Amino acid sequence: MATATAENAQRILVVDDESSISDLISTSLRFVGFDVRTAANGAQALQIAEEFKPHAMVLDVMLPDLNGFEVCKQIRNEGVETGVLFLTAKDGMDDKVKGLTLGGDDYMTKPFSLEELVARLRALLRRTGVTQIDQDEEKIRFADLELDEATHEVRRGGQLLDLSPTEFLLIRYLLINADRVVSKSQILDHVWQYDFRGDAGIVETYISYLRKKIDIFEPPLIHTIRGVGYRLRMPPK
Amino acid sequence: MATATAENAQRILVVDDESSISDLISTSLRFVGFDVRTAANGAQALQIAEEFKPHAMVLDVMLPDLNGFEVCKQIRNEGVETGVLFLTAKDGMDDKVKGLTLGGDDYMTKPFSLEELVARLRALLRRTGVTQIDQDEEKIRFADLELDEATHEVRRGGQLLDLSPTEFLLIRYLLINADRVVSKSQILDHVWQYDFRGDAGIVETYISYLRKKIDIFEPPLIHTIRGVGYRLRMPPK
DNA sequence: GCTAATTCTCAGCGATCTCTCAGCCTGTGG
DNA sequence: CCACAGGCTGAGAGATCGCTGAGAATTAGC
Repeated sequence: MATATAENAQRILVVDDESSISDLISTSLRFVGFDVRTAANGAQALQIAEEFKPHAMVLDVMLPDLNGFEVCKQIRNEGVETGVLFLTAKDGMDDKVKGLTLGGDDYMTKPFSLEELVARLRALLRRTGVTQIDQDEEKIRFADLELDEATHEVRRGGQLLDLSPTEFLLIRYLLINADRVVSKSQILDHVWQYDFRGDAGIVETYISYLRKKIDIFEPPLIHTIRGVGYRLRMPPK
Repeated sequence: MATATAENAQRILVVDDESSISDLISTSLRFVGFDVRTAANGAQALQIAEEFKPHAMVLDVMLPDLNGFEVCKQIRNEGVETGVLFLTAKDGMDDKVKGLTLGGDDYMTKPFSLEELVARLRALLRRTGVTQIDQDEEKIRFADLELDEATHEVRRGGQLLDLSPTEFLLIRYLLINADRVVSKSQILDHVWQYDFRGDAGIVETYISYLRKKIDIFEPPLIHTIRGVGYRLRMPPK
């Protein structure tokens, strides 16, 4: 389920001049199994791309030297086949990005949730056909729970559940980390926008919502580990 | 979903001196399965065409050296049988193009929507008879919805619907992605002209139009996934 | 050039969703 | 058995999202 081992992991190049952002992203990506490098500006990105040959890049449009599009173009000119996920500030600039997303690339506006970043990156890799042997289904399963990325459907025991966007992100995060304990702050970091400054109590609220939707079925799958966090698991027989 | 494999893919030569445009086009065409080369001017186009022998070309009328018509003529003189889709700027010049496109060629004015470009290119290949073994059903179907590429007719339950051009492109895009969620920005990118700089709200408006035309029938097929986008689907079992 | 069709903007209104908060429940350690 | 921290949940205010009608702007057809 967790993606690939180090040697056949997909290579991602993250380019952003704010180190807080690129750290955040690269840590998350490594955590879910990608092989990650970072660059802080366009020149560096070009240099690294040449030998690293990333399968995909996460690329800030606003860079101190070259802009993101230039970087992208030059790297492709060097024959590196790579999908690109552009990052842009909320305001304007959309049109330019828009144009470039057509070929299968994608873009997100800052701030974003890490869960979504990972989801989009995976979708992008799938689209650009760089995926490993398994271009297998876009479904994540655990017990009788099933989440379909393409249709955004979540089912338990075959029965369709009606989830809000945040609920969807949360259950996806839990599913990805099925059987592992995730802390509330991990959840906050991944499911909520990274600059969310609110109370961690909101996680409890949403866990509660989820339980009412998915754990009305037996057996319950969402378990609380007091003082630590939550864990998706089958009850010990 | 992705169409042909590399070796029997149809070959398209894209000729435009603005690299942003030719990048846009070539990436999109590759994405839908064509084998693409690009050229930035007439001389280069001739040179590439000689050995690449494209099944069709996307050809800007305005080139720095030769004009598009010249290029077209010379390539055909060399015995390469190729359909041509001319690109022209909005202003004037239309009639000239019109006259010269009689042989089954086609033309579009910039800016255009990529969905339309692909559709026209396919139609052109079909006309010029270069189509492969052709798994190519000219109709796209979903439930009792049926879209005919050749005649541009859309029917629901056999009944002909009267759609405007944009409505047609939109339902077509939804049909191609039947059952998958497509976001408003994806829709905007594919259905609207590439330089459209307006609000994504227009998508909502057109979805509303479409619903009034196709979802007055039961069951409704166009579903909203709040916070995500739209999806064509049969109501859950 | 005029008319009709089409595209696009905008604003109001529900409906839904997000997030806060307060009070209650539960497990834990003394 | 008590005290307490951590967790659960219902209620509700406010924000957001999506739908739609009306009409202005643009385009196409005659």
